[in-house]
Order: sequence, then C-alpha cells, then structure tokens
Amino acid sequence: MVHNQFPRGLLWEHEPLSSLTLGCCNRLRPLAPKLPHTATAAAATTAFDLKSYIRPESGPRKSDHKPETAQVETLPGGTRWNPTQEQIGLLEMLYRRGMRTPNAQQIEQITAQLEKYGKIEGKNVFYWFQNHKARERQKQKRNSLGLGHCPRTYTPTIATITADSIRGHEEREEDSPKKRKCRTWMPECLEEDKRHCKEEGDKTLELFPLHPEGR
Amino acid sequence: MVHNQFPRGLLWEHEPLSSLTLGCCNRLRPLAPKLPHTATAAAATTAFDLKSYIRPESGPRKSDHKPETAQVETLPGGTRWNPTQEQIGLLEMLYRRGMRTPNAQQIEQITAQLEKYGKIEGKNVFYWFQNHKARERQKQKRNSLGLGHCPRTYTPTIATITADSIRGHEEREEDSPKKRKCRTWMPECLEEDKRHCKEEGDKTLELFPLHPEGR
DNA sequence: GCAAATTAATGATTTATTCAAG
DNA sequence: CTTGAATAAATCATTAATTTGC
Repeated sequence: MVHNQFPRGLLWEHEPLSSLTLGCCNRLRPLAPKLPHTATAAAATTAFDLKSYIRPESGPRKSDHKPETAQVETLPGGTRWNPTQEQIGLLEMLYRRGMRTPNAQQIEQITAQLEKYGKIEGKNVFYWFQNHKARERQKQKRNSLGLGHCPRTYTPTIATITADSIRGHEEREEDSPKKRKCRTWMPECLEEDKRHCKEEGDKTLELFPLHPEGR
Repeated sequence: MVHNQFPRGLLWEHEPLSSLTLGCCNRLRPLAPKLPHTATAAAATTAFDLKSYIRPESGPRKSDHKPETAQVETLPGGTRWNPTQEQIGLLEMLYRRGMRTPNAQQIEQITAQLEKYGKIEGKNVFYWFQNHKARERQKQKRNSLGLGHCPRTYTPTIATITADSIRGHEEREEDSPKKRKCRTWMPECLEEDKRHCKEEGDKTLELFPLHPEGR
C-alpha cells in the first residue's frame, strides 16, 4: 500500500515527451507568439496556444483588451445554445418533476429528445439544470428575505408557494437527502465538440516542452 | 424570455418518450476490494436510480418510499484514481511550468502520457489541476495570513518561493489574465466511463415517465 | 509485527460567483 | 435584463498514513 516511493530522481524526465500530435480545433494560430497580452487575446474561443495556459512569468496584467479580433470567430457551432420553447418546456417539466442534476446517461437521452426541436448539445442540458437550480434558489432566497423576512407578512395565497418554498430556503438537501452519491458526470458534451473539432487538420502542440524550467 | 408561456398542452408530451433503453453501470456493490491501483478496471462510477433525482414529491409515488435504502448503495467498484509517483511527478512538473486548467485536448494528451505509468482517465487529470490549484492557493493564503501577514517577515531564502509565490496570493487572475475564454471543457472522461459502462447489461430507465404532473 | 482505529491527504462533486452574449 | 457558459470555492468521501493495543 505504500505508494511507489522511489527517489525523487524523476526518471520520466528522460521520456520522449517532447511534442505530441493531435488534431483539433486549432484553427490557425500557427504563430501566436507570446505577445504580452495585447492582441494575444487572439486566442479566440478555440484557438489553442499552450502559451496562453502558461502563466506569463511576468505579472498579472489583466489587460482586458477587446479579445477576439477576427481570428477565430467562434467554433463551428460557435454561438451559444439558443433554446426553443419546446426545449425549455420539456426541461422545465423535468425540473418540476424533480430532476436536478441528470447524470450522463440521462443527459444523453434528454439531449436526444430535445434535438428534435432544435440544435442542442449535452452540455447545454447540463448547464441548464445547473443554472436553473441555482437561479430558482436565488429567487427563493430573495423572496424569503424580501418579504418573508417577517413571518407574519407572508402571503399564503400565492399558489406558487409549494413544498419547495415551505421547505424553507435551506440550501443543500434538495436532491441529495442522504449522503451523496457518485452519480453525475460531465456529459458526453465533449464528444460532439470533439467530433466537429476533429474535422480540423492536425496540429502539433507542445505539451511537454523540452526546455527545463529555466525561468 | 417568455418562458413557458405556451399552453400547458405540451405537444411533446405526445412524443414517444416513455422509457428509453440504456445500459450502464448499475452493478451493485461488487464489494469493491481495495485493489491497489493495478487492476482496478471496472470502476463503474455511476449508480443510477432515477428516483434519487426525482424529488419524492406529491407525484405518483409508485414505490419510491425509501429510495435509497439498499437500493443503490452501489457506487460500484468506484475506486478512485490512485496516482503513481510518476504521474504526480509529471503533473507537478506541468503545474510548475504554469499549466493550470488544461483544455480538452491537453488533457487528452496528458492522460495519454500518464497512462504509461498507471491507470488514469482524463477526468483525473482535470480534477488534479483543479484541486492542486485550489489547494496551493489555500496554502498560500494560510501562509500569508499566518506569518506573511506583515510583508517584511517573509523569508526570501526558501527556494520554493518562486514566481508563483511572489506573484502574491491574488485569487483570480492566475491563469486567465485576460477575460475568460471558452477554452476548457470537461474532458472526454466520460467516454471511457461510458465505454466500459456499456458493457453492462442494458437497463430501462424511465427518463420521461408518462404520468402527468399529477398535482 | 499486525490489524483495528484514527488522522491526514486528496480525489470527486456540488454550490456559488462571475462573465458576457443576445 | 436574462441566462448560457465557465471558473472557483466549499464540501463530501475514500484512500493512505499513522497510531495504538495486543
């Protein structure tokens, strides 16, 4: 059970790491030097540049320039999901039914269904539930604080006050009454993304640059 | 906007939703022995029980009166990733190099490399970075509060104080100097999971139960 | 020496916040 | 202003260290 404790002398440093090939969304950006951050932001949505993930040794600099100039205007399906009425409707139904954080398979199925009504990906479903839950909660909290502050001011006539609101604004508990199960996992979302990403040409990305830490 | 403002007569309710077939990880508690990180294999990570996602509301409780008792205490051989020294070493190297939140492709590559040293999935890599970053930050904050409170008490002799610590304990900014880009995405993690999940027998899951809201 | 019992680390999830498109 | 997308913080849970009594 002891970890493989072998000397810190990292043997894998001799591995043929160097650069790997992989294909994906790296539309262009063959050059992309590490210009400060001026236009560096060029790294539009999907342009990868390892360097942009490497913290610039210098300093913070949060130059918040207007990013994407023209470079890679969004990925193929670039724009964000724009749900249709039917989709929202179905999602809300599921939500009202009690669904909160669907797992991968459920997302898969839901997405399949919703696809009938418009373009949609798994991650959209995932996010929708995530956001909807959070915002319902916010709303509830606001309400209970705004006018439910003093218990005698509440208006019990409102029909929307369901078991939920009665339950109070206690946070957790909603959908994990007991412990917590290992259940959900980031949906296959990526598959789709990857799919249409793969169409792009391959590109070599230096994941494991050879030069030592030299910094 | 204008959410479900369309009549409750949901047209999609006539769809052949009902139950869909899907297979997955329901194996119940194979006793998950704590094998060392060698032949973990299985690792079916998800136990499904729609019921646990459906709030036991006033709805038609068919038999959900104790959803979790012995039901899904599964969490199958859900062995969690147990990194080897080599893996940790490599990850730390990347971290020191400045990598913070690798994107899907990077994760893919990293995972591929680390697989040489032991079982690992994309999500493990993703999580590792997430956690490592967060905990380094915590540590730093604790330090700066504990003894670094007064800037003149720091001990510049320690070699480990690299640019990182010098940068200070500013929270955000670490790896997103500019705005925030759509860059990372939950890795293909799930693919693997799904893969070996599919091996399991199929199981019918009622994603869209037919009975109306009943409320 | 060795397991049960306890503690420390850290992997995995969920929740809260933030950002920005429309 | 609404809300999709993304990240960070908080939390939970499991495994390895370790302590302890035999």
